[in-house]
Amino acid sequence: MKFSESLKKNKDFQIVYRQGKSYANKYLVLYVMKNNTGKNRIGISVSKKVGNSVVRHHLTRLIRESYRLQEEYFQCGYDLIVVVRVGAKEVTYKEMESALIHLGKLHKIYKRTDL
RNA sequence: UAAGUAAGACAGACAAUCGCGGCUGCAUAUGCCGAAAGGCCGCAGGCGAGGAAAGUCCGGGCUUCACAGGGCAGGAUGCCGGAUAACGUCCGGUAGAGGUGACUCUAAGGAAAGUGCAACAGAAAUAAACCGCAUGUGCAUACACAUGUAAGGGUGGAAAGGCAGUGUAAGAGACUACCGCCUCGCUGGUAACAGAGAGGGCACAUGUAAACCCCAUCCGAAGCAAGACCGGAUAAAAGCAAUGUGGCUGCCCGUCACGCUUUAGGUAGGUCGCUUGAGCCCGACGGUGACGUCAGGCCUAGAUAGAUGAUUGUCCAACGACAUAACCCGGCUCAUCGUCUUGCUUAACAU
Repeated sequence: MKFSESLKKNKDFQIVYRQGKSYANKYLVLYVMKNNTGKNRIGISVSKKVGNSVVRHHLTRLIRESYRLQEEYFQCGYDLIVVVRVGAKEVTYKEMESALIHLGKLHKIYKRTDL
């Protein structure tokens, strides 16, 4: 991804959970925190409660794909964590994408204007 | 054709666009890092999850640790023979059970080594006389008592071999035939076992070993987060320098920061382990078969927070189940939308 890296360390996740702001909708929870690097780092978390390995992988791919296609509209310099809620188990790509954009707007880091 | 039975194959297909992870090649002219080699980035090509990748239930390889030899404890397995690296797996048999049949199922050693348990019912549960049958006595059918008796009744999962006859007061392996059981050798078979025969007259007498237990065989422990190598930081030792070096600052004062090298040690991190293997495909030969031998061909994911997805179009049996490699193999078990192929069985019809 052009402007982004993935969030890897458990330590980083803990910091964002503790210090970041969060908004949620039916399918997702989004934690956001400034990281002062000029790049975004995104982490995706899917609990075992949501489903088995196949389901969880599929959901992370949907989120990563949504984020990739919308990447240029997100402001840089943030750590993002997307947590998938149990309700998102059988969601389609379109629904996932709109859920992500909705949360981006709530955090005021999604700045596409032509929609 | 239908129903069944056994074995096997596939696991939506194709195209376009965007995207991801290794590999190979090209570029390193430009951008970033580096002393350089090169790496990142870039371009092109090719490769990229499953039949169960799952559960982690067995077995093995591999790694580290332990280990003179023996025993106990503990665990696993349990008809016989074979296959295999090994197995609790597989193959072929035997015995028993089920099915008209193809075929399927079986935790299938020992209950005369010992201990334990057997509810309720029933007279009695490892030990026998409740009813009954018969004889005797009470004058005497009824009735009562005594004795004999396990054929019949009833209870139970199980009641002292079964069934028929002889016999008897009534009965009883008391005796006899057949069957079963036990013992003995014989024949066939590597064996489990089978067959025919002789003898015993039937016990220590039921069941339970997925109760303890006995017998035979096998088992050292932990696991790739195994383990090997490189290695900032921090603390340690030795040597060297001890009025030293650097910044503010060109010099002095002042002030701030810091010893240097080597050796072990091994944290963060990195590299290897990591995919060429009891490998896959095809053929020949040996074997009833599991499988083995030989010849030819092939290289087929290797991530490290973890790569296969999205959109659109066409087609179908029409919205496609279950389910994601994580060191690697051999199995087992459980989950699963469906589609197809082959052998065999039964029934009906036709010839």
